[in-house]
Amino acid sequence: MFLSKTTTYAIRILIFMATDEQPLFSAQYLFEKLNISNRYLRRLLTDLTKHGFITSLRGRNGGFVFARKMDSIFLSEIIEAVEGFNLLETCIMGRTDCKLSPVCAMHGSWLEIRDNMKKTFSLTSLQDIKNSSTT
Amino acid sequence: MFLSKTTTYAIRILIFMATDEQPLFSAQYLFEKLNISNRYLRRLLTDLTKHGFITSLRGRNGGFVFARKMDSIFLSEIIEAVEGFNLLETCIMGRTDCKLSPVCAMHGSWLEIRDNMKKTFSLTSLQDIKNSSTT
DNA sequence: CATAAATACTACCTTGATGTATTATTTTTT
DNA sequence: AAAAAATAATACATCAAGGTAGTATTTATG
Repeated sequence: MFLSKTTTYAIRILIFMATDEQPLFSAQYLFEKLNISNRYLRRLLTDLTKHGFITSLRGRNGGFVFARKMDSIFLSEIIEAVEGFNLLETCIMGRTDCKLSPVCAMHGSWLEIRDNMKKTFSLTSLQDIKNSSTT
Repeated sequence: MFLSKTTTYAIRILIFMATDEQPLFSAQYLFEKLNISNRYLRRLLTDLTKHGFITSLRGRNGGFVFARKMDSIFLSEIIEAVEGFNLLETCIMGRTDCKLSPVCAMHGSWLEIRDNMKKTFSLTSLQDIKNSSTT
């Protein structure tokens, strides 16, 4: 898989929140809608809160809302926040130094692919996804 | 990481064998040249043998040689053999059914990237890599 | 034929990602 | 003030990928 399970969860949560019109999302509600294990989902929600994508409201009637405008949250940012390192900068062969040939002979062809991917992820915001899904 | 460690090992082994001119490669020799743990490397060599990329010669003075011409071995084949499933066909979100919006709202942009990647991997053979590295 | 040097097989160990359980904290409602 | 309903924090459990160890098998060489 190209993205870790956790990263795909994070993206799915935020995309769902972006497209489902609700003033507030409780963890319970998100659990019922998305197919992510309850406890793990809650932990991820806390993570996303710490990363500043959403804000948590504690206490009775609490839940989660977007902390920023959806058109300012790009897929690349979500991916990098959750993966914990700059995934889109890495060599496909997992090397930190890509100078060596033939060890990293894939480097040339990979660079093109990676830049293409990076461009797409950096230009696609949650708002864009919302727009294209409602159309 | 976009490819598993094991897959990058497999690719590195075969690229090394393609570029280093030797009539026969012993596991010991490959271990000294590549930076892959000894035992795991040997297991991978057996795997690559079973997948038909290389042939093993047992007994004293044994080792490994290519089982097929290098211009018939494409990166896509190596990746799919080692990953054990058709990685390049999968959805970036790890879903088997990508019909649902907004759950898989990334599908559109991903398709383009994936096809691009698939094309590159399907068109690049070990021979190509050898040619480009000696030039 | 015995030994050395190579690969093959099988089982176990380690580690990180994912998932679960328990308890603590916060806030609203009565 | 007490209870209810929400998130937060911490620790533990599970599983698969990656790595290690020991033994078996094969073949060349003296």
